[in-house]
Amino acid sequence: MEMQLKPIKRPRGRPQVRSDDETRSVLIDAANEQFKKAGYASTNINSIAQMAGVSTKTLYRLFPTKGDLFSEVVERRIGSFLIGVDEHSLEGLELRDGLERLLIAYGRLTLSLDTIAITRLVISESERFPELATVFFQKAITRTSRAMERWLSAQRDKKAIALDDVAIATGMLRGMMTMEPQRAVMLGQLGEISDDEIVSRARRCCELFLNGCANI
Amino acid sequence: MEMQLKPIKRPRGRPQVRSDDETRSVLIDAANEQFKKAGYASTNINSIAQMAGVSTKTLYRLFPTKGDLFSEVVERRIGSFLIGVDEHSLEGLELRDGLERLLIAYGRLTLSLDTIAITRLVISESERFPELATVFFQKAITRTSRAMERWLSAQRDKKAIALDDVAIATGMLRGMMTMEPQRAVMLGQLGEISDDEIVSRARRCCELFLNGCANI
DNA sequence: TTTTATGGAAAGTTGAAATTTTCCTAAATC
DNA sequence: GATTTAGGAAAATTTCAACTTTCCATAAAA
Repeated sequence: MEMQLKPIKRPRGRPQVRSDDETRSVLIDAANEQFKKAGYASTNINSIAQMAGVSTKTLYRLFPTKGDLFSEVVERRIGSFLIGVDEHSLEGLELRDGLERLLIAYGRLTLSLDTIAITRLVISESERFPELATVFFQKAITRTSRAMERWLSAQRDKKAIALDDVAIATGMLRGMMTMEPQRAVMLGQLGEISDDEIVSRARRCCELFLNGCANI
Repeated sequence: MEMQLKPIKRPRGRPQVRSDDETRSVLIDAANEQFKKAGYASTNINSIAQMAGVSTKTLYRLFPTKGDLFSEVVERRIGSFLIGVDEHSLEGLELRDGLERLLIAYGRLTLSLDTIAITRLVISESERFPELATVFFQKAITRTSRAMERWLSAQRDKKAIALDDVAIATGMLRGMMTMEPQRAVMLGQLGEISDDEIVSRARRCCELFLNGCANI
């Protein structure tokens, strides 16, 4: 067996300071910050380049248009949205405890400033970048929904709960948990939602979802 | 008693074709349509003037900047958001019927294409026009919330339901009813929500809210 | 040394829109 | 008629930001 030495045959001119991929990554980080703060239209390319410590010439070499940069930023962030519970870590739990865990994880994801900022961005630009809206919908919304649905279905199968349409119920559950605080933050009427608030909201939500509030 | 004739003492030059207020109103209607369709940045002043059948000169006389026009458009629309049920029309009803009515009215309001378009607009521009976001929050969101809260509180007082925090429960109820469909429309993943869907969602929502889904 | 390539700094270029101005005609009063 | 005012059409101006280009110092191979 003979190991092939990697050919260090350098090309003629001055070598790159770093790989294009690394530079792209630096740019995406800078762009992410700016877009999140100021939105698409108000962010300008020069400031992104400056923040990344790169010339606009280089930026344009790696991202031909502002729109390309924006898409990459958002898609990368969307890809990282994952609900922070393993499905099998819920397995041993009682109905109530499991649901609470699930809601806490979902709340932490959807109520983080970061997620809210990206969500706002996607909503704002869904006219200009409809494909992004679709990616967001499928990767961020539908995917986490499915995870919750699977768990609820399992509970239904073991007769712990009674639901005729799990998908709709899941949507309702999600709405209960996040709509109001998320929107308040999105509209700048509330700062960050604390973890305590998330936990206590999850608890109430769980209670209401499982038991309702009618005095029978 | 002597009626004062309104002094028709006309000023010197050519009279106005119509009052400035009327012209403003025509402009606002045209602008409303354009902003709703294309958003703030993509809408251009010339096309608004053209659609309103007015010169840009006149437009600028009445609305010094694009931002002023935008604010007036949105504020006027927000003012018209009213939940379509009289509180006393709910009075004679059973718990379940009353809640269902309330939810249907709330659903019709928040799931209309028009409301969704304005909501999206406000979210999109909340960075540039934070005062608008605040007005929206108070006039559109908080005001309809209060109406629902009052009704739920009344039900609690007559021991029909058990809730420790009515405000939070109201927020959850609202989220159940609208978050999911509203967001799908906002992201362009769903067209208009039909009235049948609204009604049936309201029914499910009511059921879940009142009774929960746990098999005790 | 000469050749080739990299990438920063900074000065263009371009295009789209907002905002202003000019010019002009109509409709009133004096 | 002379003077004044309203308001349209359209050209001019301004502004702003995306995108390009130029110029240059630097590093490495040949």
